[in-house]
Amino acid sequence: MLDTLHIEANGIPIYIQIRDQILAAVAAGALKPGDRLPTMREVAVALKVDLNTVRHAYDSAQESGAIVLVRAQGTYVAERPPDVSEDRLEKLAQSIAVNAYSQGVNLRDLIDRLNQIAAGQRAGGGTS
Amino acid sequence: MLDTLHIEANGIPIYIQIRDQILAAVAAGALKPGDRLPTMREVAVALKVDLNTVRHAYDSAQESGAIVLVRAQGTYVAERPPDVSEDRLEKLAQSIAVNAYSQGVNLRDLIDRLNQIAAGQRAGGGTS
DNA sequence: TAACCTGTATGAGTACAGTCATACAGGTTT
DNA sequence: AAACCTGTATGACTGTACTCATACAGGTTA
Repeated sequence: MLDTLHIEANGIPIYIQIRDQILAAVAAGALKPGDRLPTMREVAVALKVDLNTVRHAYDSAQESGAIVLVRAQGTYVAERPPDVSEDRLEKLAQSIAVNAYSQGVNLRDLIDRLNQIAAGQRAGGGTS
Repeated sequence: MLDTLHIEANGIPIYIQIRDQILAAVAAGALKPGDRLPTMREVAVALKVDLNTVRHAYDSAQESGAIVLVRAQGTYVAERPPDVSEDRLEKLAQSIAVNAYSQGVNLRDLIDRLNQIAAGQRAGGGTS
């Protein structure tokens, strides 16, 4: 795990990058239930970032239920981690729905557009 | 237009609220091409916000091509305003696609979820 | 041209997210 | 119990988004 971690200098917050890599590892099965994650300090040193930044990442990953922080012991992959990608999917979908609504964008129209993008197409025309 | 403008104390930035109401009015046809919008000052006074905040809103609306700011004269609905809702739809869809990709979320899965939400349903099951 | 209307520009103040240095506290191991 | 490992907590710094007060500049109209 430790050796696969990496951060980039794109605009994405460090703690998000770390968290996502953890979640991805869990989702991919590279980390299995009960596995111990590297300590926050190890990650902090390896990535040359602050301990609290790593903590932020771990906290965020814990909120999703994927890992469990145990004081004085370490951090472990949850015994029954939720389907991580499913979880992210749900959150994303919810936020999208809310966002679309608040912008007055019709959800079904949005879905149509997304379908086009997923199909690698671009539709020509405005209907209005 | 002026009398329909309003702002709420939800977390949404004031300039976003104003901009969205302008775009909505244009999209709905309440404001037609060539129509003159209330001056920034009028809006500022009516909503009791700063002139620059209104300017921010107008600027943002102009960027989308819906309106045109004319120095010393006023602000007008563009002669050929883009399909505003279509435009927002497009931007939303693009950002969603990018976002999903960076999170490793499969776009088609996301679309499925959105379809469920649009249908007012909630799917049952964790597969894990 | 002078007064008055428009949008434009500059600088300051506030709030918040992200990151960091440093210190605290709870289990393990000797 | 002492040393050492873990995660936890507190406070400060920085950058950025948002809002505001105030001043500037370009057309219109009397």
